[in-house]
Amino acid sequence: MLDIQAQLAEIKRGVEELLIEESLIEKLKEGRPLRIKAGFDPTAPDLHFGHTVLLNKLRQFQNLGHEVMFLIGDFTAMIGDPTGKSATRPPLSRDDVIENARTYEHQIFKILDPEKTLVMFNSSWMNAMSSADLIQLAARHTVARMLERDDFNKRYNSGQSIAIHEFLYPLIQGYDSVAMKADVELGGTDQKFNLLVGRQLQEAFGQKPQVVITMPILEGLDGVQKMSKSLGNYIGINEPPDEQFGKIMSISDELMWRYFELLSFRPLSEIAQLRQKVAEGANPRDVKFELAKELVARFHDQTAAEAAQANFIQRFQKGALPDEMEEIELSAPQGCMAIANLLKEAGLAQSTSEAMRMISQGAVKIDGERVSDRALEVQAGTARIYQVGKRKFARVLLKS
RNA sequence: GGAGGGGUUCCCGAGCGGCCAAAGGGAUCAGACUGUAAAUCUGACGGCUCUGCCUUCGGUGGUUCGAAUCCACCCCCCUCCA
Repeated sequence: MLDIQAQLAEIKRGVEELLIEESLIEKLKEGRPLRIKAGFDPTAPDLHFGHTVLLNKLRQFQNLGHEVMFLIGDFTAMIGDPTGKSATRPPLSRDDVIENARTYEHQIFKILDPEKTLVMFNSSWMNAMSSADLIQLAARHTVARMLERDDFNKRYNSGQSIAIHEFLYPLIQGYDSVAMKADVELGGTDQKFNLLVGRQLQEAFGQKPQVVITMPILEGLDGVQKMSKSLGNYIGINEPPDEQFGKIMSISDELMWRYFELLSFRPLSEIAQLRQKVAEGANPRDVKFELAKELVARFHDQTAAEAAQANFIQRFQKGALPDEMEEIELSAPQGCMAIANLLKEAGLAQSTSEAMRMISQGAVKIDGERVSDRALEVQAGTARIYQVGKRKFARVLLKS
């Protein structure tokens, strides 16, 4: 194990906030593997690059010899972390939870070391808690303190509703730290409040309060909102190389530096050099290529990354059609099908209305040729490549 | 329990009896330009058997030739008072 100062320096790299440094030093001095907690929602098992900011940090702790507790919040999922958007979620069945947990494991072990990772479920202690216990727990916190939470505060002041059960979420998340005897808890900056509740509750239950580490939230492809599945601005860690590569290339130049900072493993000095090169006139696209290759290689391999770049150049710089695309079979009992319906059936357009619009806007191509006739009938027995916009392709076989 | 304000298409937000599939902005999508970047310009943005038709404005029922707009009841949210 590294000496304490060296460990501390590693740990602090890239973090948004570390509370409280002295307390972490004290824990490190004890010389034992620390119990590192991070909680995840079991309802969204499709991990994306945003999650990896945190996972990378967990991995770092493992490299330093500590023990990671990967908590799946199957109980808290019934509440849903308050966002003001959605109400209570339907409870997941036991099978769903187990299934989702597997999906997690499949993904997180691309980054984490399975040997040093403990997967836990908060239902295992929360289901055992009685109503009386829950009330006792609730008695440890006050409404005024709860309203300090930024999100509650905003909603309260702007006249949006807050359901009482939403107050329970931070309490239970905090109690998880008690049940798990966490030494350190990691979360996104948006988790800060919840993580601090953990400290307070641990103290109330006679434990040493956990150290809180918040990681920056990664912006999504739009560069403004946080990366999230529901906003559709994410890059999934299970996506194919070409997809990942393309998505990384589509981010803005400005956002590219943010991704370098939070996702790249390159030394900070090297990133500074790249910045310098661009400032001196290098094409930012080429620097973006480097980023894309590094990240694709991490979730696939070097060969896949090289191939993704080659494909990218073929497709977008030379206008070639992608090598691989979805193959779809449709049947036309009448012997032919209207183009708008075909596009809808093939999933290239949401509705026939949209397909019609796309055609009038010149976005639709068949075998590379632009379609201008909205009433075009496609004959059965043909297999052609249909394209809508720049990125949606499918090879459709129309059977009679 | 009392008084008041409010629920409009993905979001914000106009409309307040016909000219409303509903202004404006945002988001999104497409075309042009490019580095599938940004910015910019143009257009689209409920559905369909698509130059026309059908279904939307919290819910139900009514008034009317005609309702997002008026009435009744109901549901939900917010503010103040208790």
